[in-house]
Amino acid sequence: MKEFKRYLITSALPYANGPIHIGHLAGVYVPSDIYTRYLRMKGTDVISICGSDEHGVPITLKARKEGITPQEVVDRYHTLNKKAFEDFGIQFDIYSRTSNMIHHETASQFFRKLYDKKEFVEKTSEQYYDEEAGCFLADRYIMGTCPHCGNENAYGDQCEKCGTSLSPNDLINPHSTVSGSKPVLKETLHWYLPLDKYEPWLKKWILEDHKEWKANVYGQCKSWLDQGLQPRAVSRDLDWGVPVPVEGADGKVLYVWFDAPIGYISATRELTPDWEKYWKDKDTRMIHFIGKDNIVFHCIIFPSMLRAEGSYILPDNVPANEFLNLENDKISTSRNWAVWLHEYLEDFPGKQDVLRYTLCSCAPETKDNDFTWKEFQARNNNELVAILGNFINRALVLTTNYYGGLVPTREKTDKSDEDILNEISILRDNVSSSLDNFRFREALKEAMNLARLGNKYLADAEPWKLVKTDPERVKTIMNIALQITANLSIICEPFLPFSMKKLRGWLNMNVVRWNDAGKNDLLKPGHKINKPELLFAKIEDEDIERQIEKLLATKKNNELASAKTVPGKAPVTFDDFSKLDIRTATILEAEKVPKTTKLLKLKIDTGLDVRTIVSGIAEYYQPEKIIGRQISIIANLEPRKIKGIESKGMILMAEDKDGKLVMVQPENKVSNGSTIK
RNA sequence: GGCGAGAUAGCUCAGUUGGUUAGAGCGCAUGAUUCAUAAUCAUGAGGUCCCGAGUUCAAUUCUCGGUCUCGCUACCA
Repeated sequence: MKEFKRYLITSALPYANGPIHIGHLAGVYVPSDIYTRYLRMKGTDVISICGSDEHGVPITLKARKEGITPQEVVDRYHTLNKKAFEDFGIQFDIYSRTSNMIHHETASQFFRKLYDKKEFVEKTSEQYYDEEAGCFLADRYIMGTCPHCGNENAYGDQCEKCGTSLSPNDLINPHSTVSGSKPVLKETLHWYLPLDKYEPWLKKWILEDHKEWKANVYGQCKSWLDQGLQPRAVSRDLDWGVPVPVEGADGKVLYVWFDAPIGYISATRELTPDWEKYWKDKDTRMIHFIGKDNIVFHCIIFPSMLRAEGSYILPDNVPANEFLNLENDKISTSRNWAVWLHEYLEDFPGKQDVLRYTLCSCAPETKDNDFTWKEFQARNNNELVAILGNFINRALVLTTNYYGGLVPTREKTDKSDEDILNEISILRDNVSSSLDNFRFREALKEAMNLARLGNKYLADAEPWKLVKTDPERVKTIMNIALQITANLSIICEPFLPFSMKKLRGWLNMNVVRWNDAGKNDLLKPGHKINKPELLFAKIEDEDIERQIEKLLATKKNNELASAKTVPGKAPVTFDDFSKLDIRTATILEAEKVPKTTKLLKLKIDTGLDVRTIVSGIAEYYQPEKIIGRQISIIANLEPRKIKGIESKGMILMAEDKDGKLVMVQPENKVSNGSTIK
């Protein structure tokens, strides 16, 4: 592999509309912190960059909902998350934020350079506009009645009641959430990054030159590249974000996906005047730590931007992780299904390393993984306490008892001693090579093997027996046990920094260079060690039960919330009602619409005629089983093309709490075309 | 529906460029031990390597088809 002079580590910028949870940590921040600490210990020139991603529509919506400014929203979460990271021992060289001046400046310059190089394509399109408020409306700013479930508070991009994704013109009675007026379509100009133009070199750069990327990353990139890339809008009509630095672009800001990754650059500029050597020197190795949802941005889009700009280096690897589940269910901020970092730090004070250890052990490196509190407890009690903590305690207590805390001499070693001492450097190399390949679970296991080795060595050598018959031999044994302990304090440092610092305090040791690991004389004879305490404490069942109860309560709340009936609608006149032509009809033919999951194409006899209706019920009804069924339809709904098929009317379905659709049928068979009133 | 990733012991995962008894950690069982936080050490039980077909002397591994999970994407009047 190429030798690099320095490293630039970036960790995905967390979105500042919620707190950090264990999914973020296991996927991104714990691995990136372990990796960075390891490199630092090796004396590598490395900087670790992160910060809050503070732009985008969801933040403006949250602000609106709470009646505060977007800046207040991001201030809250930026402060909370920055502190949580610090308290958790994630050592960023800088934790910046994209609402900073320096970021606005950097992102503007970046845009301007691409603009001047004519890298963008300009396009006008029609977007919804609020004439009263005088601004364009993001899809999220438009609300109306969901055509799917009748929820009157559906957003222009999605109905949160039934989960259906929508576009603003799907909504019945759309209105602007800004002024309440009805939005109108209006032309607007935007700039696009022509990703299609970069496709050939992206193909070579990723598919040929980076075959070493993880399978999930490589596969996802290949999937995108094979499907063909489309130009992507880099600007949008919004007032929260980095203004487009072009004349006449008032009311337009950079799209958040464009401005966020530039945040890595601005943060580096904020950190050091020397930032360019990290971003523009070919001898710098840039690594992006992200979750799988971010793969396309960091592997395809951001590199295209950097390449278009021309003076920047590209990421050398993007070790994206999959997702972490919690107690067999997807982590979800909106459903409050998560273990929040700031709450963990309160509930388990001083136990940062336990969570770091557990999350590294169950990091979703190759596939989604599950975090359970039982496993958390087991990892702590059976591994940290029983294997690592116990060995260290044995070694230190024996040293205190036998030698008053002075490291004994090692005069004569036998074969088993030599084997053990050799094994230390082998394990160090194993940990190194696992970390070099972003295999964090494996690295941690190898590090723990050193503690296992120590336990076995003591069990085999039995100094507590020999002390009565051969005290000279015991000195050698304890010297070696202490060398293992000292090595542990280095090799485990990237994973368990809080505990290892404590340990080095007891050992009176201040070396933390990676290359010192493997040495067999880290503690010299006569060196004084301090009285040790316990490194890890058992976690009791009550502590775990409390956490599980907390989650059960969340689950219960969520069930209650979803069990609520859809709120009633505003009254309508009888006249309005009678405009609807609701009738019975019989299904004559049914077939699945090709290349869809939910759609059935139905031929039905309405009594008036025989017509085609396309309906999204394929998940609940098999076509051959519904032929001959009598159903109810709205016969005079405006026809609409779905997947190229003209659908004339709509089948009435009852939707259950869980979203399941059930046909509304007459109790007894009636003639087709009977009106329903 | 299209694409990608995954499926191996009770749990979390390695691994096999196709080769004889498929590995580790945790859990479990038995024994040893008592320096240590009832910790440790040894031994053992436990596997249709998702299913089916094909290629091959030989398939958990390669090919094709299918099932399930996750993600991206299309779609729901």
